[in-house]
Amino acid sequence: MTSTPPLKLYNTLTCSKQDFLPLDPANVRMYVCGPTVYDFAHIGNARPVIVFDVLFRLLRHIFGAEHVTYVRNITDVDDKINARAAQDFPGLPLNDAIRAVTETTAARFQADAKALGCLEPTREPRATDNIAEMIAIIGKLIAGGHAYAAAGEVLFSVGSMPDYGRLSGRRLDEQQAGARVAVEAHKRNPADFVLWKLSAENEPGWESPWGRGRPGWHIECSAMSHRYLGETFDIHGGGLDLIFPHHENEIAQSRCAFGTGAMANIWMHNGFLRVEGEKMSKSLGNFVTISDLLETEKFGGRKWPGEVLRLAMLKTHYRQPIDWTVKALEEAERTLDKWYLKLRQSNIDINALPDDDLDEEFMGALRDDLNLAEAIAQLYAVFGDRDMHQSLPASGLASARLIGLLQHTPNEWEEMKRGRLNLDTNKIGSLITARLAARAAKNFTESDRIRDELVALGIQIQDSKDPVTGELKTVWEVKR
RNA sequence: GGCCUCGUGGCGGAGUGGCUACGCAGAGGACUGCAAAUCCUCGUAUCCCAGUUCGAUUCUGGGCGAGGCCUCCA
Repeated sequence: MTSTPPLKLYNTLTCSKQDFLPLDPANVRMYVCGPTVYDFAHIGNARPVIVFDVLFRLLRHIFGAEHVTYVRNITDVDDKINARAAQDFPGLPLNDAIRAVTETTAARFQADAKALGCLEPTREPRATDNIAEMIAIIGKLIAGGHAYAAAGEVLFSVGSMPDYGRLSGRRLDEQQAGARVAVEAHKRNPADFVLWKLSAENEPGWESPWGRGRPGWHIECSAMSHRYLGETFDIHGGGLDLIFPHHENEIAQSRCAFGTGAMANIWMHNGFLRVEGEKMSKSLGNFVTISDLLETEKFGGRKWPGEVLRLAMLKTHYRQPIDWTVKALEEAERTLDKWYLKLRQSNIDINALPDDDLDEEFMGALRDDLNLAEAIAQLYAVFGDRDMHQSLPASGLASARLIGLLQHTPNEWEEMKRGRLNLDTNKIGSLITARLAARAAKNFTESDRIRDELVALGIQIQDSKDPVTGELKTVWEVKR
């Protein structure tokens, strides 16, 4: 604790890296926009989940696990959910159908996040459990002259906030010139956005002072962050695309409702993801969900361990665009194979690792706005060092585990790979025995034939010779 | 049209006002019956044009190129 360099984070609000100084070191508070649960999360959705999980882990390390509160919401009220519910469960009453959609997709999302090695957030509130909070904030906004009811909606009045648009670097007058915002007669300003809208009979709704209706998208996050983190908190994160309008509008709502100068001090945004060089979209047919990757053979003709997905995601700086390719996943898996092999040779008990002894250069890179590319390069150095054959430094291993890698034992890792292929270990054993016999008899034609057969089964063998007795030995592993 | 990123070796991807990481792929070697794995060694890059500077890949300006946002899409 003597003179640790500060954590630096890039702040979208100031367009610069700045030292992170929490409002209250005893309770560091972070909010990240979670998924709208109308469909299974795609691999692009996984990026903020993983990136902010790393930040969560880092903050816990720096400030103490019990001093960090991480809130990631689940948006379970949304018109897309309604449409999905009606489409997928036409026989059910709408409320039941909606619940069926949101329960399934939310559970799937949580399972995905776990498979990707992410810790559970401190809180994972649902929008539908926080309607009262939203109504209270809307009431404050109306009372303060920041919102008005018109034509069955309650709208936020952007003109009531002098520096609206600061986060996204937009000015209201330019917005209007852009002409892409629909001008609607009931809006005072074309950029005014919905806080509450009335629901028809066949739409989900909650009673409110303005009639039975449902919240606009942005108000949910203002409500949930306020309830769990307060009027002003430390870090707000999400994808790049949320800067405008979502985060801009959250800021407007929260600051105007509570009369504060800031909703969050630092705004962080992760970059987008492309798939094999192209934008991911359903029309291009390259839309890939997290569960597709984990449990089907849709991407690259095979399943992928969550840890491979995690490493592949972390090898690119979080603010850079990332190209999601089969090649990158294969490379990530090879790297993990090597590290697990090293770990197996080291005889370190991963359950007895100190969590305060970490590689200094690794930590330096992490503290520099989560420079994971450089941090991971440090891990290559740690795991690749020849002299470390027998003594992998515990600090290197603990470093990898800090960012959620190497969460398994080497045996578990190998088992996962074997399980993926449904291998018949007895058959493999007898083939290897037969091959050893052929080699002993110098029948190399036969031994090579057996090796080809094993390769066809996805097995890679490695021959060795006992240095003392000269005895031939063969070990095998799942082919990389 | 407005705003914002970014252009580094064959590929991915960092940092830096002077000597440019790391990984993959590639080359040579050791080992092997031959392989594989492992180990040793090695090569190759900073979009273009100006400017600032003793010196720029790094700073400034312009150009070209790529991507994103401006549509409740992470």
